[in-house]
Amino acid sequence: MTIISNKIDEIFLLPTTEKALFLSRFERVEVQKGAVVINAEKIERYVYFIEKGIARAFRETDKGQTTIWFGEAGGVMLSFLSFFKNKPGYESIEVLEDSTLYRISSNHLQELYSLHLPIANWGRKFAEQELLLTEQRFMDLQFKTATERYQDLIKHSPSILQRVQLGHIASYLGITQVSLSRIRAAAK
Amino acid sequence: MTIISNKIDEIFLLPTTEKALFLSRFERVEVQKGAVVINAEKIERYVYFIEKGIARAFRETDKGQTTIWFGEAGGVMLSFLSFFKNKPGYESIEVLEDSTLYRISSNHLQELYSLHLPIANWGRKFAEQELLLTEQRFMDLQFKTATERYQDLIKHSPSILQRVQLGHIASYLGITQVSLSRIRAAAK
DNA sequence: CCTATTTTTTATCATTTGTTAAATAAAATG
DNA sequence: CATTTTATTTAACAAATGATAAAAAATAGG
Repeated sequence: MTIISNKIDEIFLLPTTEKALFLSRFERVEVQKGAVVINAEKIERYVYFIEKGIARAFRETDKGQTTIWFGEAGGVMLSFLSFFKNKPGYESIEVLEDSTLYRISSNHLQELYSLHLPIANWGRKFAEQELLLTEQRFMDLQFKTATERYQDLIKHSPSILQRVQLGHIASYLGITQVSLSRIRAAAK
Repeated sequence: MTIISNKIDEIFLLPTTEKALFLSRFERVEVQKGAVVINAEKIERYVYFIEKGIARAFRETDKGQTTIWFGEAGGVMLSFLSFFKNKPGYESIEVLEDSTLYRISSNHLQELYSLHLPIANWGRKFAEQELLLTEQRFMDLQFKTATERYQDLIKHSPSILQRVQLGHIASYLGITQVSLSRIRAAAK
């Protein structure tokens, strides 16, 4: 559980008591490659932290699936819409390898938020951090070319490139697989 | 200050004491059309709430400015990067009409967050809400055509269309002004 | 009300990306 | 190891958007 514990500290450092309380609400889950942990059709009742493995969020479209997020160890898997608003989310999330996750239920987390100031601030920091990441994604899509986005991915997440098939990467970058092949061919 | 008071309630309902404390930290600011309230070069020390008027966030690019956000009465103007991380933000924000704003300093707000549980949860809710909006923006850019994004804007924010010039709208939609003109011509 | 300036539209051509289909390469299965 | 399936690349054409320039329309200022 070290990786997840570190991830929690990284978001916002909790006093010992609250940290222990927080961790006590987690539950370990082992899932096999291909398991769909979060389902776009449902209101999800858990937030998952990745201890080991790799995950991929995607939306179903008329032309198959589009990947919108990749997560590795230390990443947090959740549907914002489900967790924040109790609505079915946009996306499903599956693991691409056998993975170890720790999960906490929305109910537990909401209760902790409402009773403990440090944990409320942890939740605030978590949302702020995710907001900055989402803003960054938005800016990249708006201001960078597909080629630049691909080069950024090589630079900042080389392990994803190695572990995930290119069709998923293409849709993550907002282009078709054919287009990604062209970009890769041009880069040689 | 009614509009802003309502906006605060809408994000998360505070007990009377905390609400009064929160409001007491605000300061009224009148700004003239064209004033740049938030500057991309600087670390901004205030969060602004719009009581009256209209605002536009933009980034400077090689080819002029690109609009990334519009705000009307009830909207909140801030640089996420400045407010969350104490770094210069991506964007500048200017008002497009003479406007009435209320502002609270980052320092005051951080202090309230660290001392008062309801206000910490208000801040969490605020970040969560902004996160959902940003995620929506991202999804729209990824999954919808420029034409659909334009039609959504007509439907959901007709007042912006009336009050803001089309060049700004085009860059907000992620297309050139020429391209927006084509979309408008095709819709006739 | 007229003129200068700004904004918006239209036209033309170039570039990028999408679509479809086929070929090649890689991976999985018996 | 051979065969089947899946993933990736390549090719040819279509569609959408960008770039540039010029025309038309709208707005602001004297």
